[in-house]
Amino acid sequence: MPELPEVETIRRQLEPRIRGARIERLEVLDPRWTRPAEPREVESQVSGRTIEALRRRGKYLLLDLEGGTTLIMHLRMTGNLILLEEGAQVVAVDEDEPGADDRYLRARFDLGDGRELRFSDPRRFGEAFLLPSAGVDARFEGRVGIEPLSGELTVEAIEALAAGRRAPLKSFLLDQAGIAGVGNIYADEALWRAELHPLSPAGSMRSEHAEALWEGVIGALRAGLEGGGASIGDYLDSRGERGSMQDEFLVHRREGEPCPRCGQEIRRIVVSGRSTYFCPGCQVRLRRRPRRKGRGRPVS
DNA sequence: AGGTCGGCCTGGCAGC
DNA sequence: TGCTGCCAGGCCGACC
Repeated sequence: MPELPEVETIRRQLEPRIRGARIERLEVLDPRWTRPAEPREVESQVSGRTIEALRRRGKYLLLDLEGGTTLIMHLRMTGNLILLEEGAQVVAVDEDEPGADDRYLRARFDLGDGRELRFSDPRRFGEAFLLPSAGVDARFEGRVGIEPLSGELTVEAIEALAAGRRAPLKSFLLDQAGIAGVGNIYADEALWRAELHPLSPAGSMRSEHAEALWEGVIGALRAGLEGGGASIGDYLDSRGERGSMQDEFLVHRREGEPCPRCGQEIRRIVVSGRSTYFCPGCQVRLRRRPRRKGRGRPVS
């Protein structure tokens, strides 16, 4: 499941290799990929243009093209973006790996120099759409929030986002409009690192909790990046290789195993429809913060 | 208004 | 063995 570390890994690998390349032709093989736009429409706007940059915003990849157009792509659950070098097969990948499998090919960018950039996606949730580059910020406004690794995410920013919110911390972290790029895996990891219970209301955090969460989010994402992303299911980097982060998870998908910190058994619950792994021993459940009126009630 | 939930998809796997 | 049915979850829109 590509989240920020996986998408950023792909971006970092691809950017230096495709910047300046000319897309001879884009071929869209699955009309779902561009829906509701017609594939032809997108093909004609992309074909013949030079790639100026590959950026990332949250879990979106932004392919900036000459002439002020940006092709925005999202891998969703199972998408892969793989660069095939001249005349090459996907190296180091089994034939049945999704990235190497033509069955799942949704779009191909012919770079004209023998190389090909491929978007494949078994589950077809992935998408792409075009925007004038100047309109990208407006499109993301209110939907894609603070970039966690940009320096804009501070303890104060977390406190401001969480203030008054009764939603569980897990839902709070999954909300892309708040902090961008955190998905199910890294939300669990961040909460474990912060020693916070996923069901604690976001607004119940005090400063020390917000600080712990800040460290947890950044620590979990950095660890993911260092591992080259996590390969659960279909994730492959731009070379068609699997990341190693899945072996580094501290709680995610470790139900029944001992907590690496306190030894208690890791449990799985469902929070807003998503599998959530946590340690009941050391992840503290915060109570709803009493509203300050006069002296307030003593907390037991 | 803010939170929750179903739909979109398909592969993989548990269970019969 | 082969089938059924459930699970995975990012994001959006419908709903409460």
